[in-house]
Amino acid sequence: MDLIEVFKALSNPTRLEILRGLKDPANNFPPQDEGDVLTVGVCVSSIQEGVGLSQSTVSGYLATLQRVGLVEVRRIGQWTYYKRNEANISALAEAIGKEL
Amino acid sequence: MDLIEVFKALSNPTRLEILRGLKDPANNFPPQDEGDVLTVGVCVSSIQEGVGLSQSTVSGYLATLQRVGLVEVRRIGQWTYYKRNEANISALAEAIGKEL
DNA sequence: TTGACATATCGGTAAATCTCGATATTATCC
DNA sequence: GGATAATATCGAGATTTACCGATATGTCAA
Repeated sequence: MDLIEVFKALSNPTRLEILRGLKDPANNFPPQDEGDVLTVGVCVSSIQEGVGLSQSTVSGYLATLQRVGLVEVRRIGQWTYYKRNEANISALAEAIGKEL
Repeated sequence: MDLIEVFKALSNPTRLEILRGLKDPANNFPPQDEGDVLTVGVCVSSIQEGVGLSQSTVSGYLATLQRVGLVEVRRIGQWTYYKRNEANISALAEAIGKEL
């Protein structure tokens, strides 16, 4: 895990807000029609509505979070669901505690 | 502690290198004439020599690290010594483990 | 007080990031 | 196949960051 790239990803307020929001997706994002928000994740349009930026910006932010391993993606039909990658996030917290 | 500002500070390779280097200053920076590197810290010119960037850049980076609380400063005579603020760094690691 | 040294600050240029609207892609439904 | 919906990608303009050299500030010593 590239610490520098992770820190870059986390140093944007909206990306940090998204990652934190995904901790309790049902309460932090508008409900979506299909798919359980906890097991499958939250779709891009729900996240977009939650943070209030343009669709392209939010899509890009999610791609960034996924590239560095903080979230995982699952495409179902026309929807793309994002949820936290808890394993990697725990590993990161531990790495920061040790390597920093 | 402003997480966003801390992440910004940490997302520069040189600043991260400095912070990590200060974990074992005697081995990571050239020796300096006065002041014990462990208790009092490392002076700017030693750090500059260690990382190989210009004096103004390194001075600015150290100011950034101090502004967000990752290092502490002590001026003695004409020298400014920097060392890690271990209390804040531990607090940060814990905050990341919980709040992230 | 003058000179030498350590550090800080300032002004500038190049590169990266933020964010948007427009457009491309992919999947669904009739 | 064509319309529609969800998402991704592609420029582009504005802002921020990365550095540098030059200069200012503070400290010591002769």
